[in-house]
Amino acid sequence: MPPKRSTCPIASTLDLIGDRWTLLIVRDIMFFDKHRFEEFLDSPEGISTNILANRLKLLEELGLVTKQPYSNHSRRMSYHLTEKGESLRTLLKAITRWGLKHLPDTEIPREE
Amino acid sequence: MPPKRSTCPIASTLDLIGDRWTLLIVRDIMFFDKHRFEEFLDSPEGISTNILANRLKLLEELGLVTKQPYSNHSRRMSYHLTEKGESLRTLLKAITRWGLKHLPDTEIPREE
DNA sequence: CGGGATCCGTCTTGATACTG
DNA sequence: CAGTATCAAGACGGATCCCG
Repeated sequence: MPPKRSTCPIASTLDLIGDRWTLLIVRDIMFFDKHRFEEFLDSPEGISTNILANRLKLLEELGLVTKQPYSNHSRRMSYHLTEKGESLRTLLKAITRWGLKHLPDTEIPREE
Repeated sequence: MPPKRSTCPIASTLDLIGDRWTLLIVRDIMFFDKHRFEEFLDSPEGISTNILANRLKLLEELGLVTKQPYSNHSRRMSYHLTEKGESLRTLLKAITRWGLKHLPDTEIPREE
């Protein structure tokens, strides 16, 4: 919920994704091939269930993520990036590069 | 205050700057040549004084910003980016580009 | 007057327990 | 398994106060 609006692209972007969790979900989908609720919960940062549900809903509403049933007969849900969500890749990479360069104890996590 | 740590550069970076205000201050210094407390307050997003003071202190502690007296005989303070702070320019530009492309009502603000 | 610090009511966040 | 309900703790916004 943006308290105020400005037409600045930085401010507006931060209104949407400028929090501690949203981009981590995008990261999980984009780089770690995670797609289910439980997989997001498993990430080392330890998001809690209500925050995760809330952010997934927001990401859907923003058109960055789609939610589909895993298969016709399962109630398992599967979250994927839309094209608009994919467009955050450049941004995520810029963040990664900055972190790797300026924060001592960071590294590219290995595939599990 | 990072509640948890991980070695992921994205998560660690978001621990530092993943909020609605911090990068807006960096933006004001970097792109709008603002350097004083009152100038930051004037930005259209409307940060409040306690939040601004808090973020400036955090930015100092992170080594992204330095605080100096305006001149020897003035008590006016002047905030500037360190080299590490300047290194966020690429990131800020990536955010700007994403916002301009994907958020309808954004535009590069003109100089005042 | 500029640069904050403090206090307080409100809104948001998050951990945990619980449910279909 | 994928969430929702609950409730405490923290962050925020605004006003006011303070200090040089």
